[in-house]
Amino acid sequence: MPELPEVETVCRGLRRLIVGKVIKSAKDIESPKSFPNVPSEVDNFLVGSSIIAVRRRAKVILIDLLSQYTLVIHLKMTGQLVFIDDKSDRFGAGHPSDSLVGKLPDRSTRVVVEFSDESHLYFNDQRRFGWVKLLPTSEVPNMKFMQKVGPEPLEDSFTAKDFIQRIRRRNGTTIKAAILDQTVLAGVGNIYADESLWGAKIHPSTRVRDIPDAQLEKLLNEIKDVMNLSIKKGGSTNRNYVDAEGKKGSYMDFARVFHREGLPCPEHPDVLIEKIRVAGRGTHVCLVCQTHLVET
DNA sequence: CACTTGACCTGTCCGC
DNA sequence: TGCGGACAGGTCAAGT
Repeated sequence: MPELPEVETVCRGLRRLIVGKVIKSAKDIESPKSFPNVPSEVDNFLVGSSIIAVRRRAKVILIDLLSQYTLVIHLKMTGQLVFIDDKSDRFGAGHPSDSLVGKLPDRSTRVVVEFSDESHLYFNDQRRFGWVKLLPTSEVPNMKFMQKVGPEPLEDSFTAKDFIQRIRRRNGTTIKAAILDQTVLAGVGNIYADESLWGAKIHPSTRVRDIPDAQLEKLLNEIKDVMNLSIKKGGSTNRNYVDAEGKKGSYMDFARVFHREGLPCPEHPDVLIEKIRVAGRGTHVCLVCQTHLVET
C-alpha cells in the first residue's frame, strides 16, 4: 500500500486523533511477530505513557511517547493504522459510517492499542509484511533503515542538484529501479514511480546514464508534483489503503497511467496505456509519450 | 561495489 | 464451480 503520500496522510490523521491520549493497554493479537519486542519495556514505557507527537520519515510512522520511547511502524504493502472512538460511533458498527473497514478487530488485525478514554488504534496487515517496534526515541536515528534512507523529496532543502548527484550513483540501472531505491530518495513506490516517469516523458527502462541532467530535474519536479497532489487527495486507494479514519484516498481518480492499462493516454487519445515489467514490478507506460528507448 | 532476483505472507483475480 | 498460477502499494538477504 503506502508510499509517501499515503503514510503522510495517515500521520496527519493520527496527529489530530491520538496526540495527548494515554495508552491503557497494547497487545499483539496473534503470536508476536515484531511487537511487543521486550515485555518489560512495554510494561514500563508504553502502557501508562501518553502520545506527544506523530512524525513521518520516508514510509515509516513514528509515534513519540512521553516516556521517551517511540513506536516505529512500517505498513509495507497492506498495513493499515485505523483509529476508532467507540463512544462517538452513533451507528453501533464500531467504526465511522463512511469507513471502508469493517468492524475491528478483524482477521487482519495484528496489534490493538487501547487508550484511557476507551478509544482504540488498530494495526491491520493482511500480508503481514509490516511491523511495529518500540524503541527509545534517541535510538530511532540509529536504526539501520534511518541510517541508509535518502532525503525527503518534499523538503525544500532537497535540491535538483542533490537529486542528480545521488541518482547518478545508480547510472547502470533503469531509472525506475533508481527512483524506487529508498537510499537515493525517500518515499517513491510503484504508483508514483510510474506517474512521475510519465509526467517527465521518460521510459521506465531507460538507463540512468542515458538521461540528461535537465530531464532528471524535470523528473524530480514531477515526483514532487504527483506526491503533493496525492497528499491533497488523501493518497491512492488501489487495493486496501485507508487513512487513520478508515477512509479511502482519491488520487487514483487522477492517475494518468497507473493501473490504467488498456485505457487511453491522457495526451494521446488514440494510444492505449500498456502494462510491462520493469525492475521486477508491474509498470504502466504510454509508448508514444515515453519514447526514450533503451538497450535491453 | 552495483545490480538482479527471490523470499517474506495472504488474498484475489483470471484462465482453463 | 473449482483449481492452479500470477500478481499485489515494500524491503531485505543472497546471488551473480
